[in-house]
Amino acid sequence: MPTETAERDAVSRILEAARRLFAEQGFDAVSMNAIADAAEVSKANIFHHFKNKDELYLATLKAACVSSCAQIERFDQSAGGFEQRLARYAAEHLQNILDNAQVTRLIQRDLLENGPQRGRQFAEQVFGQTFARLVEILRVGQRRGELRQDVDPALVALMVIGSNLTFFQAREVFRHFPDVTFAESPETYSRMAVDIVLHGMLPRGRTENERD
Amino acid sequence: MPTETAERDAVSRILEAARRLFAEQGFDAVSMNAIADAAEVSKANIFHHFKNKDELYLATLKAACVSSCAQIERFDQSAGGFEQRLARYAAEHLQNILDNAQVTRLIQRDLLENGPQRGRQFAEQVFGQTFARLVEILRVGQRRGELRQDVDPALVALMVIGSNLTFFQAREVFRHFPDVTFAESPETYSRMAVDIVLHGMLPRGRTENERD
DNA sequence: GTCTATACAGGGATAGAC
DNA sequence: GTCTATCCCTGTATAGAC
Repeated sequence: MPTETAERDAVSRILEAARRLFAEQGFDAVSMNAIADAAEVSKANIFHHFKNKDELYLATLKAACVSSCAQIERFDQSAGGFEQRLARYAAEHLQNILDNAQVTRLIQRDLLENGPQRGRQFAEQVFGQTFARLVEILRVGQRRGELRQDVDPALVALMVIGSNLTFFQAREVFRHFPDVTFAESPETYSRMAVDIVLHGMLPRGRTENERD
Repeated sequence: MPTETAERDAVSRILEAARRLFAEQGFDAVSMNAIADAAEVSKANIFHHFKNKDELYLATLKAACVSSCAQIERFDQSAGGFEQRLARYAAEHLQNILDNAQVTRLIQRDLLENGPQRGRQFAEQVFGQTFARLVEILRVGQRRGELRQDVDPALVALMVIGSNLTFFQAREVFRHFPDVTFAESPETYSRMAVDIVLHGMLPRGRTENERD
């Protein structure tokens, strides 16, 4: 009588279906009917486990975030010099974003739609720890003289993360720019972007020598 | 009998109301009723001018893009050295994004939802020229030896624009990070970010000297 | 061109049996 | 916990008068 395929409990099936559909289509475009069908559960059953559509959505976001952050957390302290460690972190981070494209999109979408309120929630409950840790790593490097004394570690952290988000987000656009050669190679992009953040785009030593 | 306020034609009132509402709430969340109310026009009238909701939405996007790009086009060639010019461009660009927050959000949202197809349209019809021009400026600077020979101008262009988009997009989140001090000051952010892209975060001359 | 009125579909949520 | 059946509302779109 019961179907052959792995059934698990209804709740996890619902959450998984909801995550996929919300990420693909956004909050409004996904109906409870669609989720029920995808999860192979009756609609009423969803309402039994989740008070309403919003509660299900929040639960979905929450679950998605912890899994995403867990992957980031694996990065802690690794071997190598400062430059190598940062480059490796950036590359891993970008890969993580691309691997979890659905979740990334879901979060971006939610942020775009719910602005201020969600911003605070995300900052406090989700990204806060990870960001603070990255800043702390940079601060330690700064104390050791491994980066300039007059840069803001928080800004550097944001630029590393932000450049990765930019790649993910704008890729579909700059993929069609004739000048852009790195659209198909996240590794190349990450390497070049970190190089800029590390060394800048000016000729080396230029700022200390004369101009011509 | 006619109202005192500037009436203009129904079409432009509809487009303006639609732009505002779509930007604020997204495609699905905005009903034709709401647009009709905001534009002070009957719902049926909207359907008279636009075949359906999608057509109205596309018309809205198109109108928003040309006005946005027109402002960017004002930047062409300005006085000053390479570093100053780039810094000024970045600051203006960020200001432009913040001034046209609604349009920016609308485009981001659309890109997020319609991915590949829109990406191509945007690349070819909207951002292509502007991006190509920025790259060309950088290339000229590179030929003059004003920036490193081994950096990709397209990547630099993307990092300048991308760091501004990151500010706009992630602001509501990092505003609540205790480490971040620049959330309320786009000018400060722009200045610091351009500084990193120009000079890098490593101690000056470090890469050419010994390590300790 | 613009309105009122209305048809029609789909979505969120509940009741109550099993 | 899970289902079937149903209620009510909102939203898109159209018909037809002015």
